[in-house]
Amino acid sequence: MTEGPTINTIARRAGVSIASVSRVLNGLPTREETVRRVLSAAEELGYVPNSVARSLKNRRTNQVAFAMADIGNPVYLAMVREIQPVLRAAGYRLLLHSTDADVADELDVLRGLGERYVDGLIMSPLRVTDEHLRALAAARAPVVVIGSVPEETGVDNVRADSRTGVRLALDHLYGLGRRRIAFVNGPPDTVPGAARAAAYREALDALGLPYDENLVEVGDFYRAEGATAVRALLDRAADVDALMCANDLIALGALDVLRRAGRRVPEDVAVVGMDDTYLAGVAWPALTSVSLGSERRGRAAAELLLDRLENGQRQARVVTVEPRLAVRASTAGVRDGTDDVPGAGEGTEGEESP
Amino acid sequence: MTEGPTINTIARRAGVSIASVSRVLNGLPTREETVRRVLSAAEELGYVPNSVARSLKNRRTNQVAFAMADIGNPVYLAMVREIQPVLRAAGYRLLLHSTDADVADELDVLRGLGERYVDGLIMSPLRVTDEHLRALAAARAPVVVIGSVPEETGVDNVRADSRTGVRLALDHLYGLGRRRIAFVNGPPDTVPGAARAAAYREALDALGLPYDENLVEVGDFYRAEGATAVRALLDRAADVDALMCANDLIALGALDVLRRAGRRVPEDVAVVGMDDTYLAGVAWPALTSVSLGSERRGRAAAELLLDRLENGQRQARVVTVEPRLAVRASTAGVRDGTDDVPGAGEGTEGEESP
DNA sequence: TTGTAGGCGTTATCAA
DNA sequence: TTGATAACGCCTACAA
Repeated sequence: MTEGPTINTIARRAGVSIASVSRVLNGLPTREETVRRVLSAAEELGYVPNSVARSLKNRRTNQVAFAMADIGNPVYLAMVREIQPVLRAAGYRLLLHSTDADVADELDVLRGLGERYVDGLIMSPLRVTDEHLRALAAARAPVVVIGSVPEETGVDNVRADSRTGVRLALDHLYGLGRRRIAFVNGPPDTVPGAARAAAYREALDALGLPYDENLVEVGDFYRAEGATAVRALLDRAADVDALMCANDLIALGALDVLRRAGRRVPEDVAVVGMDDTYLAGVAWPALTSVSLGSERRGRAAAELLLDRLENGQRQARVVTVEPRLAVRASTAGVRDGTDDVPGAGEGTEGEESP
Repeated sequence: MTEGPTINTIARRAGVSIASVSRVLNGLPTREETVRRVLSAAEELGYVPNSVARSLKNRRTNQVAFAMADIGNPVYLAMVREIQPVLRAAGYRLLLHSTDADVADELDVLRGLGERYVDGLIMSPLRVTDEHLRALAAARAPVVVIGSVPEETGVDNVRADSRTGVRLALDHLYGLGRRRIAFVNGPPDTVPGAARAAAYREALDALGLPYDENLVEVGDFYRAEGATAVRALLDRAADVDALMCANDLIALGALDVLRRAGRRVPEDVAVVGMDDTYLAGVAWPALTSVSLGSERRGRAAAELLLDRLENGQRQARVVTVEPRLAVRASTAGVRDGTDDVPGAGEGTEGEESP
């Protein structure tokens, strides 16, 4: 019992060959009597098939990995929450890699695919280097990338549309009469950082607002860094009446600083976050935020990967998820703070329409 | 190349036997010349060892699973964040199971251990039934339970101390002059629910305060349910001056309701949460919360499991983590709301002292 | 319907 | 130092 029964143990006990055992266990046509004996032997022994042996034979592990920078980031968390049930329903286990956005780590994961410990990989790199592209091209298992990579890379790709997203936010702010709309970004050498910076300029253009570099500050995608950036911004441009933040964490930092500075939100300064994580509904005032569809992107990635795993080779696909604006108190003027609170209260985002 | 090189491919290419290849690859003493030939063949072929075959032979997968109710719950998230790096440093991959606190699912995970797809399991069940205990006793791989199980169960066990935790909170509130301290709990048939309910009574006793059942309300460990419970509580006992909430999510719901009801926090009603998740620093006013050491418990569990995996059989151990009270604006009267904000701003809790 | 035997990719033993 | 060879546990022709 210490060493666990195998089909051999069962075969001996039932007085049949291992082939018969395997057949019965896999539901292949077998004489009734044999079936009974095998099943009861298996039952008595508490037999459980060894998945490693099975994998070696099958050449599939029924495992999928998800690699992201940091599970502590609510955006990735939202993705995991969607990916997990989809995979699970299809009989796959989920393996987690937290890479701290370290390029070497990410490449290791990609190369590790050669070890065949998973059947496929979903990955969401913060930066995409040439090495990434090479490693992706050489990957030994199907990969789905969340975040934009060039079409030629030949991997399935799920994209956000920060361009439209920022546009939605700025239109909204403009509609509220705001004209001095600042932008607080994360590192511009990241994929989202670059995209959002460009999107901001474009949105200003579309609204006929001038680009004022005093209204732009770069920090990092975290609360403390967001706070620092906003502090600098307020010093430089005291007349800002709205802050477009490149993610929700930055926006939280902005709220901290504005509160200390005695600026009312949204009366004096409206604040918009991005990613629409569940932190938006915890902050006070609750944060208006651009949803880039983390949940939908996670689910789409899982579905793309599953499809590829079941149906093999086919053309690489690109899915782009529509952004949406979740308007809450930080821009709406309703100082209630509890609008749009997820029903479960646990960070669960509701289902979204297509 | 499609099918990936194996030691056989290398052996042919290098003109040696597979045994020599294996030896070289595992660093066993081999003639210099052979080493060179094998290594260069491996290099040219881009050889990566197949971990499944290796696992079959070794009887170890270098994988560990963590099973919890819901990765979306910040408490489990905090644990994952600590568990992952510990395992990773020891060369283990992390597999995630989200069971929705479903007993059948949890039992499945325990039985699934027989498939040998992981070397060990860390699990944090919300309820512990007799079936759990049986399944734990019969588990085919080492298990560490986060959450209390009876000593006799014979598994390594990492416990929180809600008793002391609640005591800390009530002492604090009492010290602030609060005498009508209500308690908002989650389901009392869960391990934490039961423990916290008992702890509340005990703490009142110790303070010489009467137990008033009008001051106790039961809901669930979520924000919306917490809100509902607090609403009922205010109706019944308008004179409460403090709320002890059984977790942070409930406390968030409490803040929502108090705000709507026009009660100032902490002036009119002080609020204490539990678990000290990073939501406590996002809420406004920032939430005083009892830390039950999710991070330390996660890390301890990972370390216990690793030790068992490396060193095999030994007596089952019980580790209890000391609670601590993180005082913030929801009780302290400093309406700044940004005290004790994690430096990284990303939910990272600082290192704690022993 | 059933059993024998070979193979999945590694590791490890035992002679040579 | 090296090479055959036998496992690890399962699946599956192929033969009986």
